[in-house]
Amino acid sequence: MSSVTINDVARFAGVSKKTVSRVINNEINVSVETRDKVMAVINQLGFKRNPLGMALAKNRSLFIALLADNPSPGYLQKLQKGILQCCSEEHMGLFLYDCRYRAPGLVNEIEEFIDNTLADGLILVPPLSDKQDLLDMLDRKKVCYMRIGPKNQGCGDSVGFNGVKAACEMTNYLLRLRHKDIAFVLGHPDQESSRRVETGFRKAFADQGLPVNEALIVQGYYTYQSGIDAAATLLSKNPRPTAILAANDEMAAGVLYEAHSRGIKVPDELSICGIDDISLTTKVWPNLTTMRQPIATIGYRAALMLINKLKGKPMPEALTPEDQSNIYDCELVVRDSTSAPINLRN
Amino acid sequence: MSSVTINDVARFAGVSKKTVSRVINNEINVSVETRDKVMAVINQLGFKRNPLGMALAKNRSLFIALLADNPSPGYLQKLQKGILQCCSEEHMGLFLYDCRYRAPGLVNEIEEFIDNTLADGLILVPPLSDKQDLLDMLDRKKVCYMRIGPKNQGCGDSVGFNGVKAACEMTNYLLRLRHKDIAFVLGHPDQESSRRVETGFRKAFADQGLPVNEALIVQGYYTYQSGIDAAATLLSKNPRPTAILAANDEMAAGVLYEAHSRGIKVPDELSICGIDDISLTTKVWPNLTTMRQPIATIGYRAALMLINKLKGKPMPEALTPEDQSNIYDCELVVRDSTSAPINLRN
DNA sequence: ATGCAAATTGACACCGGTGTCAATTTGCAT
DNA sequence: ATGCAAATTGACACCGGTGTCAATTTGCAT
Repeated sequence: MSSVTINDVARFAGVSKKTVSRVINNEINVSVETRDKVMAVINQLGFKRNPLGMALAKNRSLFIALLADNPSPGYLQKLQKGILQCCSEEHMGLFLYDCRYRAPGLVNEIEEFIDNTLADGLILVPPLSDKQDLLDMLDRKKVCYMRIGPKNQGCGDSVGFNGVKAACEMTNYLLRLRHKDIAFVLGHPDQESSRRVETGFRKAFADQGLPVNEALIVQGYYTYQSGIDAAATLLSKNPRPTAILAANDEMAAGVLYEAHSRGIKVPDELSICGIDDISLTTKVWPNLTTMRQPIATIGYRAALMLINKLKGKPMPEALTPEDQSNIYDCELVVRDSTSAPINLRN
Repeated sequence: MSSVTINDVARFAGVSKKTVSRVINNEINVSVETRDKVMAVINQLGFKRNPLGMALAKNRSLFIALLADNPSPGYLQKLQKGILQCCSEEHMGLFLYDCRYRAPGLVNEIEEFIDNTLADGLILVPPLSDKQDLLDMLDRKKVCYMRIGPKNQGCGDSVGFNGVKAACEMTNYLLRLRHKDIAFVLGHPDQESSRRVETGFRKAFADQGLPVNEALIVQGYYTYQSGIDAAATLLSKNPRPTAILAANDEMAAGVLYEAHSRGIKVPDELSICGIDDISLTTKVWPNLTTMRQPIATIGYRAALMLINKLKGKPMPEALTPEDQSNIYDCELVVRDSTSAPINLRN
């Protein structure tokens, strides 16, 4: 590499390396003349701090990692995009680690990963966000983490979306279209978001004083295949639901596929919608109606909070209520997979 | 962290730290008794080598990074999966860096990324694989890289698939189904794979002594939207092609969407197929026929070659011709989007 | 000019490893 | 037993930074 070190700068500037260290760390107690002189040499020589040297001396790498095992690749892709955007702006590298939530030795595996990379900040994606033995290990190792969508959202160490509100609004939209037999495909039982979304679904009915048809609530696991399976169950029923709301888009796409397979016309005979707004929603035909979650923003926010925490910098003042609470709202995006039931159209 | 260092091991074992260093690096010239004694202490104390200390001393981090800007998210996802699998087995971390191929300051950006992370190995995904100014910068910085699908594949610093053969086989399949008006959607002109695939398409016709209808070859850019645009052009023609082969699945999905929009029945009125076998192919309806590229295997292979190169380890002996040449063959996967032209069915 | 506290600076050790080279030990031929 | 080359081991410096603490300089009141 033949790169410029702090010693080179010190020699050229005629000061000690410690003084250079003070300048590059923006410490107080450096005279203006010294600072200017050192800065000039730094620019002239093109000096850049070696992150490894710093990491070793401070015993903090400032590296962060994304730990992911999520059943929706489109969700992960958007989240990753937001995180990377932030890392790029903050001049941080992002390690990636793929894991299988159900793997027996997962916590040990992750501990080994941390030892190998010395990452001292982690972003946890559901269902890892609520894995207690993992969190215990991280606390023990004093590894910072920021969680996406955990149990108690908005406690300062997590970022999420308002699932209750999102599902409630989506259900209201279907009710306004005059659907009555509305089915719901649950998310993974280990993910808290699934519970929030279910709550929102039920709330919409309760708000209207309508009963929920429990037979139309089926278990899903946030995966595409589980959407297909859930749809197979629901679409065999008699009478068939006229609308199916899935707890995420990945499952909604599965529902759509199953409807196609059975020759059921969407949206004429069946309305389908999901939550998230992943890219898949506009790649299937017809395009899926969904509640848009600001996934990239959430990823960006999580990364920013984590990085600031590691660097010991305070977060900039929140400009919006969402940035204040770190719980983001969704937005209804109506596409082509939903309409009024065909027999009720004007 | 309060972790165990090489000094602790040295003290407990009653040897110098240099001797411990020799043991953990498996150097020769350590007596069996000393090695056993040190190993015992290492296991007893749970010592793990600190990668930062090593990186600083050796001036090599052994960190690797994936640089990606690919128009097909499904492709990238599978590639990433293979790379991560290898990194996990080799106990390496993987940095991720998202870039925009067309960004003006890209090379500087990437140089800064490398300075920030000290990655000393990179995996380059098309279209970065053939970006000469990038390669020059990496050579100058002495950063190793492994390229996916570059211009001259199989030169030991790259891994790819046999695009000529893949496209030729797929075209032969369509010809065997007795399609005559077969359209082709080209890939991005900056990606070498696009040229290889076009060559294969033409070769299939030439092998049968058939002429290629140049009007049915349209430019695409490997993106979903470019598939839609290409299909819009092709499906406006009179007579319409009865089959469309896209240079990747992402575009094939776009073609399918456009066919749906126009009420064209697939595969009855139009056969559609792609290349890659990304997960999207089984999420659209009907499922897309494709040439399966062993994407994850290619990613795994690229990572393994890069890591071995960095560690100075020789590659294990190649067991298959594909591992020998680092050019992998595709496999035809017939699904529901292709059939004989409806007027020629038995 | 003098004294003194505050501001500035640098010497030195350290973070956890590896490289160089000299010192010590071993093993074998004589 | 002795000599000598080869094998083994350790002292020391170094990779590129930061922390501690003492030394020096500065600025101000007297």
